[in-house]
Amino acid sequence: MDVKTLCLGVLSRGPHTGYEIRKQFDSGPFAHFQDAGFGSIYPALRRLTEDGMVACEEQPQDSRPDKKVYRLTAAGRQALFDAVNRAPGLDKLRSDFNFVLFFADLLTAKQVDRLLAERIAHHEAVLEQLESCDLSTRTAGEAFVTRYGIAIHRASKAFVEQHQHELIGSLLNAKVAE
Amino acid sequence: MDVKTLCLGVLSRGPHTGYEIRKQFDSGPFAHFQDAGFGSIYPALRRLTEDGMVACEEQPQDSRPDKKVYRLTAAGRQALFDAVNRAPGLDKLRSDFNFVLFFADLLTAKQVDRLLAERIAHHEAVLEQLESCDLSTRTAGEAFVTRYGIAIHRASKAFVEQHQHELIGSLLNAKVAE
DNA sequence: GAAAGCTATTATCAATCTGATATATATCAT
DNA sequence: ATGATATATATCAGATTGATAATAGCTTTC
Repeated sequence: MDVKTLCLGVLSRGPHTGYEIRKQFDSGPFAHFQDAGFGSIYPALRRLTEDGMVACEEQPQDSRPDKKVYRLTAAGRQALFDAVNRAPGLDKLRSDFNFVLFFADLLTAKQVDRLLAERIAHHEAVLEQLESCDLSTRTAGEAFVTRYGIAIHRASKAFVEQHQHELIGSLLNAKVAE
Repeated sequence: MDVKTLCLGVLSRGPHTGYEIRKQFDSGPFAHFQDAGFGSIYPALRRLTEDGMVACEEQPQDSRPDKKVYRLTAAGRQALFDAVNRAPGLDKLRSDFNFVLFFADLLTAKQVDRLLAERIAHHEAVLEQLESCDLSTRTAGEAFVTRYGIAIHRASKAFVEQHQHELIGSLLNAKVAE
């Protein structure tokens, strides 16, 4: 999904500014499976406006740049419908954590221990956020996706908790063998 | 991690061509948590050569472009060491599957059913690949990361299996209520 | 009470990455 | 034979990332 389509998705839930759209990818309901920054959102909104997918209404503000509130047009709604009706591609995961741990033998046991503890803490933070959502008022799709996120983060946290000592142990043994 | 660092990681395990590096991200031991295509690998190798991080040896072949086999230099090994010693950033997940399901109410129950079945099949395929690895000969880090991948894919598959009927049920109910 | 940092809002830009395309041959399946 | 897959390189337009900028109020910290 390109950022234009992601914006259509957010705007299908109501009118928003670019800033607010960004927040939804940063800490809102899309945060755990998509991302987009200002550098891609603002150009996307410009293109969508040119193409008639969204309409923009400016709201003057003082001591801040004027708000530009975007809303979906009929054409935009249709474009979102078309996009979700295409078969989605495979998930793309970019995990520097895994890359670093792959080369754990280049690190000390202490460093790895710290990395794993931070990972667990991160999962706890994400879980707190996801678990605090009231899903009873959401669409079936949103609720499913949120519960899915919870399940994955729990499993990830549990794996690290259960296997951290194994990994640290191996590293300590290797150190002794040197 | 930029693609240059990823290439250093692959080359730390032995000399390889760009083509072979690509395969490791496509279906090798890095495939389930990183990705890189030719369009980023070849430029990265050129830069790494210029910067003295890798050395390139050409092996003439007939009826194919000559192989260019890259190997890590001491400077390259150091650069990899430095990279894994920096705190890794957060995982980045791009899941079009989740995005599409978020808007499941724009789809028919049948379409969603198909999507979920394909998802389960995909997890099975990845698991088959990951579970077929002989981990006894690998570094502690590689083994950990591979088992981690297995745990996540199992959890993901299990979630979809266990909750698919709930989602389909909601969609059918919504349809009836219309 | 001053300095620092966060929130709100827009926007740009260089560097990097993506995904498609090109070229050429061998092999393997239908 | 035809079409797909594997080997191997490379390029390029378009999309994305991550940093930076401007500007002002509000909050936290020392």
